[in-house]
Amino acid sequence: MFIVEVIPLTLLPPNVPQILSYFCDSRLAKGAIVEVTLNKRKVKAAVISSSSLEKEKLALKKVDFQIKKISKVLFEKPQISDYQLKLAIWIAKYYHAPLGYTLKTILPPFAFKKKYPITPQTPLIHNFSLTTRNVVNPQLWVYKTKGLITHLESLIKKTVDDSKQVLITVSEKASIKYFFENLSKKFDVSVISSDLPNEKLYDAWRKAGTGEAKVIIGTRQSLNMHFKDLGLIIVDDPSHEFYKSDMVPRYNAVKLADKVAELNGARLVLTSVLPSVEDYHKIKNGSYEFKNLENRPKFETEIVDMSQEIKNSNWSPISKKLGEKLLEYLKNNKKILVLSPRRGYAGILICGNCGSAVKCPQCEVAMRTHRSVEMILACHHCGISKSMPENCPTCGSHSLKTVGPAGTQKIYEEIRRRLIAADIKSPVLALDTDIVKNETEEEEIISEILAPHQARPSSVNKTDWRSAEKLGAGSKPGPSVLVATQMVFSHRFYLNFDLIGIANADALINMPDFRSEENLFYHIEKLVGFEPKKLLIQTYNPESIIIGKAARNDYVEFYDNELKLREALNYPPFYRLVKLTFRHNDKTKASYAARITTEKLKMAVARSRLGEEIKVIEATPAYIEKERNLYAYNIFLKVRENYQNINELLKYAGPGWIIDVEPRTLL
DNA sequence: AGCACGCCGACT
DNA sequence: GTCGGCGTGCTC
Repeated sequence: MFIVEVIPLTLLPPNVPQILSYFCDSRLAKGAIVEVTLNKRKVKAAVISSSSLEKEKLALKKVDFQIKKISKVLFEKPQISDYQLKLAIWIAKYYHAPLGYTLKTILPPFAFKKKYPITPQTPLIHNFSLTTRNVVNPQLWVYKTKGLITHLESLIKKTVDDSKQVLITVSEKASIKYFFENLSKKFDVSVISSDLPNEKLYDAWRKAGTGEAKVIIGTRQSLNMHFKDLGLIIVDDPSHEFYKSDMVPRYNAVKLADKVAELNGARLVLTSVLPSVEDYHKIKNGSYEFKNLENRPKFETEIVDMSQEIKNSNWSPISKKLGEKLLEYLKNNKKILVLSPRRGYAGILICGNCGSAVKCPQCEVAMRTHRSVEMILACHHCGISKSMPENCPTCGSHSLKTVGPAGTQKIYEEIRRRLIAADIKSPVLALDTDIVKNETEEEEIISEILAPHQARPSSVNKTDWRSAEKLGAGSKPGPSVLVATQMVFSHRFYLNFDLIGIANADALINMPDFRSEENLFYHIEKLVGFEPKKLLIQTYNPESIIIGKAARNDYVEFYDNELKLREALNYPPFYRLVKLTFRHNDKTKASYAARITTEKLKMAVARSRLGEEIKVIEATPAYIEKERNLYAYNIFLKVRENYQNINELLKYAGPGWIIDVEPRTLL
């Protein structure tokens, strides 16, 4: 008889051990897969070690649980590599996620299917060493236009010539196509994306393992493959929010890429439109090497004071200036983008009598007006909608009126109205989650923008939009106006706009989050990628220094200041944030749990004299206090950058607490 | 997270 | 009588 230690591939709460012992008739190899009974349910589990009963006899006497026998050996041959195990352990530890569930998550969807055997060609015991650090520091390359590929080609070629593999990690599926189309001419490229059928995915994994695949392009899941000899990882757009997983394990793929590079002894190159404040700090302290690939193209920037517009009785979301420029550019056959950060029609509904806003019945937010067949109210947090109320739900008065910035729908209508008045027939298109319900619809809109034809109002072009750009030189896309939310950035490699208007820059920076201002810089530099001739920024705060600096890409002084602030307030990159969230439909229960846990954490910190390393920030209601009838409370920990051991402390957050290490926002 | 157990309310 | 509500508790 033997004792095997296994990791059940299922979600176990963090307070129970993630490695369990079972009896087994034979010695099993590390990486073998078994079926075990876990509290009366049958689950798959990965073997990590076996030892003879004799050896463990003493230890077994002390345990207070009944060891069961494994119910089945599913795979005697290892199906999980040492390397995958190490990755899972790292992710689980760093992001305080349950190990078994983390391991399950990083395994490909075809794992353990008889149809897709792990063949001997796939190296299971990887020849890597934990002591191999990158020979060179990670590099951060800044690019401004669509010429990124040319800059990457020689780097990729050098790596491939050296018989090493290259992994290009992109933030979203839409970008894969661009990198594939441009690199597959020169290199043998294979693609990994979540919509690949198992058969293709299996083949791609296999080829990465054997080294047949030289250049691999994929979304963040491609970081979980094992490689024969990985020489280079390129991560495009590392500031993109999609890199941070919103599911357990809540890992950041850029951080994971750094780890994968380290384990494989590969170089890491990040390519971005702008370094983040945290990356800038790494550049300054020498841990990142910085390379500016191209200068920012020259274009005109203008800041438009929207409060002045109101003084001049222009209540429209389109300023006089933007209105004029729209018509002028269209007449000259140009393309226009109006970036509108908000969905919906015209803001929220406020009672003129009692001043209260019409709120969502299950969230603590004001509902926003939307135009479907008729005007309705919709909640942007839970998605429910209802008809416009006749009178105020609070005081019953009839004086409800809409206030607040216009959304995409209103701006869209307004622009259409203006074009009709000016007898311009160019198409006006909208791109947001209200319009686009699936990928096909999104592609149809993009194809319309790329179409070389003159006005074809509302007729939908069914051709694949890639064909539009293959129409060849001379057939330039016709004039059009696109009103879009941040969704338009998904197509940044394919679209160009001559004129860009930001409908309301304030909406981008008025979030109470420590990263919202740097996000304005980031968004503006992403707009630069559309290669505009003119950028119009509408704002109610024309004096804002941030908007001025962001418009000029004058980030050095802002970043230096920001870093001083972050250091003084114990924010990243000096302290790591850990967000602990508790939700409950009973507000008093939620706030009670929050208070108790804050106290426990504070006491634990004091007891172990970690006051300098870990700051516990009092529990407060989340920015959205109630969402889907659940009240949310947040506790933040600020952990000194080089202090690693937080898992002991986090045990004081009992069941029900959601833990997010290095959250994207404070909200 | 599952999945069982357990102890009370309204059904054929 | 028993079906089913979800509170509580455990996982080698």
